[in-house]
Amino acid sequence: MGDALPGLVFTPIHTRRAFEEICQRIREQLAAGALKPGDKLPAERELAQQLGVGRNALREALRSLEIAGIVRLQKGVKGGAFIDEGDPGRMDQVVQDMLSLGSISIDELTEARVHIQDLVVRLVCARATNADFDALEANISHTEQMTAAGQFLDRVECSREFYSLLAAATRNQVLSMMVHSLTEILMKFIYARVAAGGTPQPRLVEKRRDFLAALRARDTVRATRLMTAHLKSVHVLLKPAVPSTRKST
Amino acid sequence: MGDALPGLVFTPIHTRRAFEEICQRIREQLAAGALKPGDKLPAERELAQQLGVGRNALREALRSLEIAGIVRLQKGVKGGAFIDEGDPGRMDQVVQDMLSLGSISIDELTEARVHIQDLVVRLVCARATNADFDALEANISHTEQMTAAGQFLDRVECSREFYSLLAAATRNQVLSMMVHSLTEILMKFIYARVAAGGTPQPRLVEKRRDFLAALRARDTVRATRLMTAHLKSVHVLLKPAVPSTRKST
DNA sequence: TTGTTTTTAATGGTAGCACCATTTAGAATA
DNA sequence: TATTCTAAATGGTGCTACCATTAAAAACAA
Repeated sequence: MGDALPGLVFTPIHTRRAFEEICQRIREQLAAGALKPGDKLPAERELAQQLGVGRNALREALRSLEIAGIVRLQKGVKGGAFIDEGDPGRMDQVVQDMLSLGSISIDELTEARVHIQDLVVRLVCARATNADFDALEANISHTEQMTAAGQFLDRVECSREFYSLLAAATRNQVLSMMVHSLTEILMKFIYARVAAGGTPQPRLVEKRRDFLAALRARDTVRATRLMTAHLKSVHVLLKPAVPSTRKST
Repeated sequence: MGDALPGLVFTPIHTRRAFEEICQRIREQLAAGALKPGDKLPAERELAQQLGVGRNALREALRSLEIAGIVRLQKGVKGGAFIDEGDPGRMDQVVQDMLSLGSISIDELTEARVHIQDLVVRLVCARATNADFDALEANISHTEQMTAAGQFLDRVECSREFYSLLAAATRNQVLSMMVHSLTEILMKFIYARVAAGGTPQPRLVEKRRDFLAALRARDTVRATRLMTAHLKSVHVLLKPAVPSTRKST
């Protein structure tokens, strides 16, 4: 055979696998509006036949769409694959995976959290309603009870809810999802630390009440300063708890 | 039969499916450090036997892990499932899906983008090196060429790169991922708009040079102001392009 | 008729097999 | 020594069979 022609480059032929093709088609119909939450896809056997693929390939596609929160699979007659409304918690898993794989570090997480939470607080100061404040107040009261009862693990759950309530008050689900993904993963470390008998955050309720007062007064500067200071104090406690997540290959 | 005992509540029995169990185990070993990037899992047939499940179930698990960027599947002898390093682009898909499903709106995306990009700019002002500035400078020059040549679609690609370079200069991959996920999705709309013959952003190169000058001068106030103004001008152009993504059920 | 129980059919969940395409190592060959 | 051929391992896919679950429909009892 002759030598290869110089300068000829071939773009790599990425043999599309069946399940990829299927996922793409579903997503296209979704983006185009042909499919929307609540719709029901044909049964596996039937859809596989329509698409001209085996049930295996179709199931792999449905599985990945289910993980993505796009479809919900229900068993039984009248079951099937229903278009779902998405899973905000999916971003949590993304961040968790990236951390487990060592592609991001705890430091990057905490830094991003401090900054984005600061942004959240500013938006909350501008937008929160009295109902939001009351919800936060109730959460703090609950936290106070847990503290008094010495139930520090439950108190960690209160903190989770606190940040969720705060994020919800931004009225922006994108920001809410993002800050949630950062908070959740760090809360896991805090939970583990507390479960192991670590020293619980002192004066937590007091700090929360100060912070809420600043929110109610729409005092953005004070609120953001309190939040940032609190997060930094939490994060330094967290540092020694980080497992060996080195970023080398 | 007698009546149900009052007050008795049963937690829902979530019949764990085989693939869920498998995914969880892999992730646990990952978080514990027992598995790390580069490691190779046993072959499908063998691993299925070890786990006492069918090859189908195992493949569904591997498939979802592959989508998550955790494993990479290679064909052929010496192939198999290798632990990967994660896919930063996965967050893009999450945001895209949530938008397609109508769980988030374009408005929420643009608002989050403005605020987080503001945060990015502030970090860049504080941390960017001359190498970062030079890379941005080169990108702007390229943008200038594309503008002069009237290749506006290529210019959109330049914009993509511009924001990526900017995000990389924060030295925080978490923020980088997040802002990337927001930018990418809006870039798709911009690309479609330009491809449809829409009016390209006027004075883009000039604005970029102004902005870069502010960055080089570490003038945070001016840089953030320029960026915010630019994004808002882009986003208003974008508004009529949004498809029917209503949030009702 | 009305309420309850049983039956039945549809559907996802899983196992197992066969075969194909790809890929690499190693053997065979020039 | 270099090339070509062969073989084996592995993921990709299709197919069948069977199980567990579910809700509708039918059968039954009051």
